Amino acid sequence: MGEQGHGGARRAVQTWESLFRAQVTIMRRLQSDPVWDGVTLREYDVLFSLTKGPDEGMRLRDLNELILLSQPSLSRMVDRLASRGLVERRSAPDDARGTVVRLTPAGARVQRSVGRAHARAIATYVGGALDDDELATLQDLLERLRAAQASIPDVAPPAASDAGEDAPGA
Amino acid sequence: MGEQGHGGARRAVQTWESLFRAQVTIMRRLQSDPVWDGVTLREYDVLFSLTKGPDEGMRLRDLNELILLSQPSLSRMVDRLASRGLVERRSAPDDARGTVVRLTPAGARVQRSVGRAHARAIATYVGGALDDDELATLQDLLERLRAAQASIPDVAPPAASDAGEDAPGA
DNA sequence: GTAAGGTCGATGCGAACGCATCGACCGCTC
DNA sequence: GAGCGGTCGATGCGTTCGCATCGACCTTAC
Repeated sequence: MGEQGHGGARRAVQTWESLFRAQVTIMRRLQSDPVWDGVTLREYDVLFSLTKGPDEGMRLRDLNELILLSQPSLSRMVDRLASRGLVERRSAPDDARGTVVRLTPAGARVQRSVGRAHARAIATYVGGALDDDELATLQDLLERLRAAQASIPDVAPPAASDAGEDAPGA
Repeated sequence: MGEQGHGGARRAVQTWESLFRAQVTIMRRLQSDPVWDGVTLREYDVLFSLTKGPDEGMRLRDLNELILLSQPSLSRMVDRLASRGLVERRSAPDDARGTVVRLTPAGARVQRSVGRAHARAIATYVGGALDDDELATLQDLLERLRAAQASIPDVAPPAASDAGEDAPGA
């Protein structure tokens, strides 16, 4: 009753459930790691994301897309990180509204330190579960799953006018 | 320098990062779905988990393992759900300490309603990204990743004596 | 230029979170 | 069966979250 797109709906839901549960299970183990003394997992996520960006820093807006946190929450978290000396805020050179966040040397040091221990835990929990080929396959599929999101429109049309329910759009 | 277990550490870390990012990206889209009027995604997770258990209900302790939430937070969330009439708390028949939580008919109805819309969104975002074979492969790998956690010991030994860094253990 | 609409990030506020702790209860030992 | 360590779930408390909103600024149209 109603397969759509490529995959059947049922299989897609089951796969998402597996993805979600796997994430929960491993995340829970990672959180119990004593590494998080002094830095929350979400805070680490911010520090880590900053290392992936250019050295000049990142706009708050761009950083926010990488992190599962509302804009106000991220704003305040950056506040806290800045007051601890782990990041630096500056106003964007080309946009007076914008704020650029950058890791301080201390922040980079903390990120590396925590990241090392974090990586060790991941290697154990993820690397200990699947062999190298399987990891490569898994990573590839996840990467494509994520990349495909850019070309999939929202299920809920932003401005659904009462008429025209059947416009195929693009 | 230092491959361990099956997979290389590097690949494991990259795979986890992909898993995490994919989860963030899709979760963010799911959260923007208007379905969540009246029920939080975390609340839905509780309701959904209850449908997966026996009809008599589940112990709070067991429920807590399925959900990424601290024990006190789950306790209070169940309070709120109960005060809204979506779940029922009763004391466990064989353990006077324990509490059994069960869906009420109203709670089951809400779960089904939200679940339907939720499933539609997932079918779009996940089913629209990969074909059926790929989904099956992905699900299998994730399932095994999760299942393997039961037999992988914690990285941080509970009582790490200074000596004995190289005990291979099980 | 100036007005209108959109974007960026900060802030007030109530709700929800996690940590630490507690009382109640189970299971075990002696 | 009394005592003792461990488990279960509730509660006090400070912190952080998301929602709604705001001021500042950019952009486009006229």
